[in-house]
Amino acid sequence: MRVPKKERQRLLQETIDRNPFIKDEELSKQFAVSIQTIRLDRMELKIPEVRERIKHVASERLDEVKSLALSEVIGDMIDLKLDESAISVLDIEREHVFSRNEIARGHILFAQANSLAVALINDELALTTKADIRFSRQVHLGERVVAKARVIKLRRDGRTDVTVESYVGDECVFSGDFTIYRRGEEEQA
Amino acid sequence: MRVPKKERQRLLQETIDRNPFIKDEELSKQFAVSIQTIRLDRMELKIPEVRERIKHVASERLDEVKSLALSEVIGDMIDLKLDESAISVLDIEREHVFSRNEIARGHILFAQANSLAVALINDELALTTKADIRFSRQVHLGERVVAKARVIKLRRDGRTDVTVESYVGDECVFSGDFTIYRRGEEEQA
DNA sequence: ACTGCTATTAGTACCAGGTATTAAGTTCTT
DNA sequence: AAGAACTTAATACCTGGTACTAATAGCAGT
Repeated sequence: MRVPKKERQRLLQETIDRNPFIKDEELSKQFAVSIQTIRLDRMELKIPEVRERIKHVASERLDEVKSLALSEVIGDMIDLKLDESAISVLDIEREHVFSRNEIARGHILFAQANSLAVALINDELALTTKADIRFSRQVHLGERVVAKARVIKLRRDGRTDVTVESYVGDECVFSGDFTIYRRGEEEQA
Repeated sequence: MRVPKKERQRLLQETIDRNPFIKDEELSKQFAVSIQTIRLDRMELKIPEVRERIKHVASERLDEVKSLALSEVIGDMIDLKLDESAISVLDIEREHVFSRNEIARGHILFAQANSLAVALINDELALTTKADIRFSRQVHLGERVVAKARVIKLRRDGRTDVTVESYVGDECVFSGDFTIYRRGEEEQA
């Protein structure tokens, strides 16, 4: 055997993961085995044929566009009492971090908090006008951030004060005081 | 003729644009014409076969992932003097706005400003620790936001104060005072 | 009504990139 | 040397097409 089966299959998996568009024929050349062997390997590894793989990538992309448009909240909302409190969860993934050091970018944590604060407001139109925020600890790739938002004050002028605190485990990693405008057309978020 | 050719081709184009995964057979049923007619139509309209269409969607998606990972800065940096000042431009597109009212989400403007402030710092590791921000006017779909960042103070303790103001035309839409930490391992952004 | 033209449909051969199955080597091990 | 694991071969068949040829339908103009 040129290269042990297990090793070949490991590499095969990796190769296809990195390039889902590759055909059996090219794989067979790359690994210097017959095309049938490649197909047996794919079977054992439950890797579908190239067209299915491409289709999968493509449909993921369509989903992405939709979910991005739909998700008015960044992170998953797991609790919401309008005009009272809300909680969302965000798992920190590759696209959220600086590639150099795998630390989450500040605006990701801000985005989670901000969209949660906005979602909390029981109104057609809610926009952030002001925020004081503080990042109190680095958040790393793979960590789960739980953001908790709470309405502090409902003012008569249409503004609402919301405070958000985000935790990894029991450590506070982010806190912010937001002022949210509702229904108006003059201010911004 | 059930429906004039031109009209059918217009609808065909539209249908395929909306669902690139649709096969000739289903199209022929939908338009109540033979499969050959659909193929002639596709020819005339230069629409490739379903597999090519899917492949196209899929490869676009891969590009997307790459470009997202690469963009350490949200918006295009057009000027940068390290530890002094920087300017970036962001065109507000569909994915940046609330679908209901086409107003840019707050965290998009924050992201532009934050990543500009971080990029401005001449150091391996730069993280936001604190920010006071204000959204002074709504930004709408299609508008171009120019963010200008300026270093205010370089402290000896490793912190730097940066102020960012973002404009649409000559109107200020966002302003923020950021405190950026450099080189440390304790604080966050 | 016949001609001419476009539009539509049918039919056939062929292709890529597979699946599925059966059978025949090849190694490796013991 | 025998058995098991692994690899290759061969063949039939599938989907969703391309490419090409030919037949047919529908209608307009004269």
